[in-house]
Amino acid sequence: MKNKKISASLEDYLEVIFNLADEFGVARSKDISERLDVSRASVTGALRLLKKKGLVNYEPYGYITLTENGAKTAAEVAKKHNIIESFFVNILDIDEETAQEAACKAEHALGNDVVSRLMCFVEYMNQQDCGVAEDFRRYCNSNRKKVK
Amino acid sequence: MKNKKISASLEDYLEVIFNLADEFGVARSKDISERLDVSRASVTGALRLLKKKGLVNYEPYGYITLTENGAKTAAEVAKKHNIIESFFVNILDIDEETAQEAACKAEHALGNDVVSRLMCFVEYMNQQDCGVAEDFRRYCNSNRKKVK
DNA sequence: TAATATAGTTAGCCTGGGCTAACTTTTCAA
DNA sequence: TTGAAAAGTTAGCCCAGGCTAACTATATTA
Repeated sequence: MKNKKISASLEDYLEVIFNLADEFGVARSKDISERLDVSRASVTGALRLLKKKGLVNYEPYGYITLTENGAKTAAEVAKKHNIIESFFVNILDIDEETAQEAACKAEHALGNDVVSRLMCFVEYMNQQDCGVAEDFRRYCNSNRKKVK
Repeated sequence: MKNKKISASLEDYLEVIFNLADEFGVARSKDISERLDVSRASVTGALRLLKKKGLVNYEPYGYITLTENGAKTAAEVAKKHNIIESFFVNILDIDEETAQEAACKAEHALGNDVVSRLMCFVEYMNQQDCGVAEDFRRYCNSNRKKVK
C-alpha cells in the first residue's frame, strides 16, 4: 500500500492491462503476453508483483482487473505516452511508428513535471499554429543531409 | 566485439568515465562510484562487463581508459544528454537541476533518429528567436494553475 | 621505511525480470 | 458430457546489476 515507485516493466504491464480493458472490457493473460512480447509465465509473475503492490485484483485463473490505485497509475502512464507521442508526431514530425516506440520508452523516463510542461508546449504550438510547425519542417528537411 | 546494444546502466558508466577523463584526465573507480551513487564493488563489476564488450581498457588495480569504441559510444550518450537537456532548459524553460536529472534518464530512452530531430528543433528555435520561446513562457505561466 | 589510511577487488548474497518445460484449469466443440 | 485444445500456473533456471563484508594492493606520512 505504501509502494510509491514502480519499475518501468511493471508500468508497461499496467498500461497494457488498462488498454486491453478499455478495448475489450477485460484483460486476458494471453493478450498481455502478446502485446508485451513476453512469455505467459512472465505475465503471471508480473501479476503477482502487481497484486502485492495493490495495483491489480488477481487470483490464479481469475479475472484481471485494476484496483483504483492501479487504474490511476495506468492512466498517468498512458497520458504521458500520449503527450510524448503527440510531441514527436505533431511537432517533431516523426513518423507514427517510430514515435509510438520512442514514446513507449520515454514515458518511463520523464517525470510529471517535465511531461506537464511538454503538454503545455504541445497545446501552445497547436493553438498558435503560427506556421512554426510547417516552417520547422521545411528547415529540417533542408538540413537533413547533415543528419547521419 | 559484436555487441551492439548496451544497457542503460552501462551507458551511465561509460558516460561518467568519459566525463571524468575529460575533467581530470583520468577516471578513478572511487569517483565513478560517487557520481553514480553505487558501491565500489558495483563499479568493479561494471568495468569487467565493459571490458568484455571491448569498451574500456581495464586491468585490476590498473588505469581505466575508454577504448576507441567506448569513447565513441560515450560521446554519443553525452551528446544525446546535452541535446535533451538543452531542449528542456531553453525551450520548455525547466530549471537546470530538474532538466539535468530528466536528461539523464531520457538519454537512454531516445534513439538517434528522435534525438537528431530534437537537435534540429532546438537549433531552429534558437536561431529563429521569433519570440516563440518567450511567448510560450508567458502562455505556460498563465496556465500554471491547471498543472497539478 | 614501516604503519596506516585509502582504493580496489573478491566472494557471496539478493531482487527483478526474463525464459522453458511440465503441469493444471478452463473452454469449447463433437 | 467428455476429451482435446487453449489458457494459465508452477518450478526451476539464467542474467544483470545492485549490495555488504572481508580481503588485498597502493599511497601517504610520521
